[in-house]
Amino acid sequence: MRMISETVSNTGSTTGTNTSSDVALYGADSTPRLVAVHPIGLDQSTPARVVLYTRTADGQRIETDEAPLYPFFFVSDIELLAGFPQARYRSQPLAGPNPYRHLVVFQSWAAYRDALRHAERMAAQAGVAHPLYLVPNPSQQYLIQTGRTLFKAMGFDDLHRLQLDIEVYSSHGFPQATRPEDEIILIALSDNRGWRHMVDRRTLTEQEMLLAMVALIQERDPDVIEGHNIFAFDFAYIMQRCVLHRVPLAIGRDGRPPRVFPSSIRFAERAIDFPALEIAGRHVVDTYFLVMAFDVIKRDLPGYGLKAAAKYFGFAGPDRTYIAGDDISRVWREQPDLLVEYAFDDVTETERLARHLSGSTFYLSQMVPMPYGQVARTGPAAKIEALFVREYIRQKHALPRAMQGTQTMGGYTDVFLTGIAGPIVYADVESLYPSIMLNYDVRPRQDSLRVFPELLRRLTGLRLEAKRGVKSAATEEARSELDARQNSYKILINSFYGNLGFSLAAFNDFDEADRVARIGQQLLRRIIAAIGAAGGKVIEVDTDGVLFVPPADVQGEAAERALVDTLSAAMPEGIRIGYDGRYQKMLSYKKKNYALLTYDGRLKFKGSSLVSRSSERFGRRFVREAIQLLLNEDLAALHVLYLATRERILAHEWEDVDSFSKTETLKETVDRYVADVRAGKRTRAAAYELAIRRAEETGQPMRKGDRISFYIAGIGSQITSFSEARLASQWNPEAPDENTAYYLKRLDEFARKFEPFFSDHDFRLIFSPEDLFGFDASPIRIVSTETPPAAFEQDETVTLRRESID
DNA sequence: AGCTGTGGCAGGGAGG
DNA sequence: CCTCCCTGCCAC
Repeated sequence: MRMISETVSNTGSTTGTNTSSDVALYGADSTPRLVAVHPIGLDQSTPARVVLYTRTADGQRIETDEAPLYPFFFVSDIELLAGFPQARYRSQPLAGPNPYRHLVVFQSWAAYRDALRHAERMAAQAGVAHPLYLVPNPSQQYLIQTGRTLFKAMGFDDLHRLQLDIEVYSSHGFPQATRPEDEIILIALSDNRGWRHMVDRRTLTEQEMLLAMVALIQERDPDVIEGHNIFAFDFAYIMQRCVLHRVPLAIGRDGRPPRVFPSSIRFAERAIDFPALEIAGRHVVDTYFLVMAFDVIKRDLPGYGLKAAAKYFGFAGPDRTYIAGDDISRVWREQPDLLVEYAFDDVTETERLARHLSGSTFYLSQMVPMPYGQVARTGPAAKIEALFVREYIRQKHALPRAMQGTQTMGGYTDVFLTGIAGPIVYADVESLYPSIMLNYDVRPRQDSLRVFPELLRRLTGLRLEAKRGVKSAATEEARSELDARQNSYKILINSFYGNLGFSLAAFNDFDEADRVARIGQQLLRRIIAAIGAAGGKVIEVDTDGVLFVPPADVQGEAAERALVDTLSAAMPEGIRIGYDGRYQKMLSYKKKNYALLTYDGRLKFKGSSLVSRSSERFGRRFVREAIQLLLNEDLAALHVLYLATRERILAHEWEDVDSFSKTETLKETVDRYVADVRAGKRTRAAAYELAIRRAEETGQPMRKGDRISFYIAGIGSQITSFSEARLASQWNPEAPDENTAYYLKRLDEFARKFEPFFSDHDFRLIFSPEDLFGFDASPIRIVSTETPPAAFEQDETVTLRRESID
């Protein structure tokens, strides 16, 4: 116990090393080249310790060392530990008005767990809600209390990364780990040092394969294990087969098997459940998540599978072997060498994807007190909170409790003209919400230490520094490292606003989140007014950006830029407007839905009503071509396009089933869907009904986040789609059974998007199969509808200065 | 235990 | 028919 009292009382800190004053870069040089920490003694009464794994500068040796760890939690009332043996813990009162006023520190994990249960029991008896604040991950506890982070003084290439991919033979349908006759046939391994190896079922039993894989991983001793969908598939499958064959999956640096626990991750509106897994001394990175995270920003990936992503990034070699998933078992029987090539290609592409996409995660790990693997699989809120908690512990300050409530305000969106307009300039406020937060003294009410503005300011400074470095970088490697760095700062900076409005964040403040959004709205209104005053015409605005037609005397890019600079100069201190693009023409349809024609003749689409990935491909194509023709004012061709599309539907003239099938994502588990339908909380939906049917027929279970493709069969347009939906894979071009009446109706629904651009009479002429008197486009005019912005009260933003809350 | 937000459009089912 | 409500997808 002496060690604990020393730590808590004598050194004046919970740790000896945590003395940095930089809230972002923290502990910069205390532990260079630390690649992993691993807690030991988790289920024992012995003093808790961590094993530290460091990599020497020559990149070869792993030196391990042990360090003490003092498990801790925060408690709102120390009386909740009354009756718990005082010899088993030390507590320290914390400063400030926040509710979690005591830091309780233990020597062993057993004491920590016993105390946790004790306090929860006491709280339940006393009716105290949320009595504890916990940091759930032991490695994270260590990093927080020591102020250390991983990878300090390391570059991404210093990591030793191993890629893993398994191929599975299936007797029928989707491979199932519980079916003894299904088995692993190949385990492809590679690393970022040019090594690769195939563990092959032709020379080994499945049990021997698993043993060989374990031995190879231990021999190569990587810091990171990477794979595409490695959590949900490869490791999940491997673990089940290890149980079956009684092979210990001893791949930890301590020789022990991984720890598995259910987790989930969110990418924009999509949430995915997966079995997370921690391996002692190593990190697991799923490139599937990296790809999805990338797509949240870019939104133009054709799919999230390894092959689609590798193609998208240009990583697929010219002689890459492709084998369809349901063809693997056949290829294995007939051409096993081909499958070997395929599996090697898989790990090669996985390595490239990881190299390309995990840079910013790597550099985030240098700042955030979290193991690399956790940084890669958790959302931004958890990272922000870890930074705050680290600083509050360092300053021995009480922690706040998440406030209940919700944010109510968001961005301002409006459209002032529907129809065709041009030329178009796009201007946006640079980093709108971060700028507002910095310049209007935004801070969560409970952040008495003012970590929020300090951290935000520091990260912004670091980002600008890195961005400047990108421009002046001498080599491509240096440039790419600095770019990954500035991106990691950007990720954190952009999460600060979301964190204010997040109901589960300890440092949330809904009023402040609303204030940020409200100031953003007013700044945008001010920009709209300024453009109007300068003689420009605003077409559409969304949150932080404005699409407008510049005044007639502003011609050419230089003049447009000068105009935007003038607008920017008139904005309040710290708010800058940037010039972000110019376009020949724009088709404005609805809020958040428009098309832009670039000066090199390409079309850019925005909004789900024009480009939704769930729409049938023939419809998307029809809309795309129709907009192109509309912008060219070629209305005769528009009519011809409508007629031709109609004819193809009538003649079942499809390239393939993907032309008219819909693809939807299962947002919920099938079980949840069934329960909700039974409870009357939702109605039946085609995608889930098919998922149920497919699971029954093939034994292939559908997971939350899976996508399913289907088309509509049956007769007539008056059908319920969930009962007439068929799996796309079941469509037979020799006997096409898709519902022609339904798809003609769908075509007319796509055509109806163009209703606002014509008079009723003209619209019916163009989008109708009847040509009784021949079609003549010449009298038809394209209609634009204007609803100019209302007058705006100037100087409103001034009143939004924060009132003192201290 | 692990989990960022609001605004907006379209489509489908259910029930009047 | 129409409206209401829910879900999915998307912009930012």
